[in-house]
Amino acid sequence: MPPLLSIDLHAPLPAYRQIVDAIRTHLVNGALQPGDLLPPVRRLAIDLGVHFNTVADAYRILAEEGWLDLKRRRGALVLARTAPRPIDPAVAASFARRLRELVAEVRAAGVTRPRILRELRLIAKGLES
Amino acid sequence: MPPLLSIDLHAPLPAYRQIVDAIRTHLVNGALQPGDLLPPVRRLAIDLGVHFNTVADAYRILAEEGWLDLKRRRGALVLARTAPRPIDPAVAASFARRLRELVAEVRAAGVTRPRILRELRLIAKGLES
DNA sequence: GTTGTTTGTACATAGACAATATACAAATAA
DNA sequence: TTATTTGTATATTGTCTATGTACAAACAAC
Repeated sequence: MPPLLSIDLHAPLPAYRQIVDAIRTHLVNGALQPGDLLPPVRRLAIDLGVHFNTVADAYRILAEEGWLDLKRRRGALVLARTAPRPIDPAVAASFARRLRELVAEVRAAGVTRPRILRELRLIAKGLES
Repeated sequence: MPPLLSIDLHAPLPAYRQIVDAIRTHLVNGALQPGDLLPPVRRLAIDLGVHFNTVADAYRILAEEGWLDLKRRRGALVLARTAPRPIDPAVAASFARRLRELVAEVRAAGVTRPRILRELRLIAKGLES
């Protein structure tokens, strides 16, 4: 069974942000469902090789986004988040640019066009459902 | 006429990296062609509202990637970059994940599925040519 | 009830990173 | 020869990241 997430301590993106991004993806995709409990910060921290406060920071950001309810002793509970937030205009406006920049970066790094197209279509297919 | 690039000084991504990403996108897309000259670091720095050394850092990264030739007095010249670099396996391997995380982030921020699909297809179309 | 254990929280600190200030070096034109 | 325009080098300052450590709350065991 694959681990919930893994991070790269040498990546340019800071660890706490990698944790947020990975967990948020699971939440959006439904791999993490309302009612689920995330691992305690100390446990996940050991698995990832970081300090538990780094995981706690990530959990807090996700809680502020409305995904989690944090409580001592019980842990991090995944919420229903019935009414998704109103559109964040900054994120919406920058999406196209960020997507172009990501594709440009991997093209510049030598990833072939067919491979990029394959991933783009895979994502699109998953969104259509 | 739109400016060559603009950055957001309050974004989580550091300024020098935003500059690199924006210019690299123009280079990959062909909006910047071999033989073109980029603005002097002091000029672009004023336009963006940063220190000229921040722009100089960005130019140096792009030069190391093989896109630019930097020379005093003449400025930053766009190169042909005939033989693209060998595939960077780390970038290639993480592309799918980063794409999923970007889409998850904007979905979480309220961007609608049709809009995301539109952008994905737009990019894909541009790649097919 | 008291105590111990398991959780998240708060805050201070060390280190890494980003942005700037300032001085310098090279190339070219006047 | 001198002035100007460019990129370069290095030290410094400030911000961000990750950690160390102590604390607080909730619950179970007894």
